[in-house]
Amino acid sequence: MRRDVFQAIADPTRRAIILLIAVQAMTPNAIAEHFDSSRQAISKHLRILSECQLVKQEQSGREIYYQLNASKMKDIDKWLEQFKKIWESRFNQLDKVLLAIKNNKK
Amino acid sequence: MRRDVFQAIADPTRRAIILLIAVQAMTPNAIAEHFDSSRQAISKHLRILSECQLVKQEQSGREIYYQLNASKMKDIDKWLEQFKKIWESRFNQLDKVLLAIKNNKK
DNA sequence: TATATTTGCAACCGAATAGTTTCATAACTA
DNA sequence: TAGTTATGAAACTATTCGGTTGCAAATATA
Repeated sequence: MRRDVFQAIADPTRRAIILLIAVQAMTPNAIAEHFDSSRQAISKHLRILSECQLVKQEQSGREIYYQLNASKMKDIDKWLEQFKKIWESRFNQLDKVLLAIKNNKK
Repeated sequence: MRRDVFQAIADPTRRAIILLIAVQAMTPNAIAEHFDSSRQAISKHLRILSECQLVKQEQSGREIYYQLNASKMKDIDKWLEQFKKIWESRFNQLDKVLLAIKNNKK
């Protein structure tokens, strides 16, 4: 059972849920009202999001409020950061080349 | 057949391929040497990455060099940007609350 | 206490996924 | 030209995924 952040955000419904609860913590029932699929389907999505720590739960009586775990979202950002570094270093190399050409022309 | 960037990066092998060719454009054979699975499996991954424009191809004789399409990677970054905005506005609201408390004390 | 509400979980189902093996095609090379 | 190499595509398979329905447990309410 693969269960990481990237697999979790692969599903469009789960991305919509994430966006929804990013604004405000919500109960499964309240979340399900925003979608066509059943409450149980949403519940399954919430379980997947919970398993990879993308959402946090807060119990209040029989209601459970789900809210986004912002710190886990940063994992995706960290992954993207790798590429930014690679591209920056590539640009730096390009800068050196351009500088070398410039100096040669002198 | 869902085929978007998020579905593409859900698979760990594909993420590894992306990282590999981010540094340097490579042929399918060269990429496959870095993995346990068959060349054909890698070829299928490359097709999926191509379909959502995450990679670009450059033919050179019978060899095809695959390289990362950096601009498409930004789609993921844009999605993350939404949340940064939400969190920032939340912090701003918190600032207002703190300011109100501060002013009340005066 | 009896009933309604909120939730999670298990069982099932059809579609998608990631892998394999096999084959066809195009381009090098001896 | 004959053989090798690089690649993609098709057919098949086991597993996973996203959805459903039905049920059980806990909490709220009449």
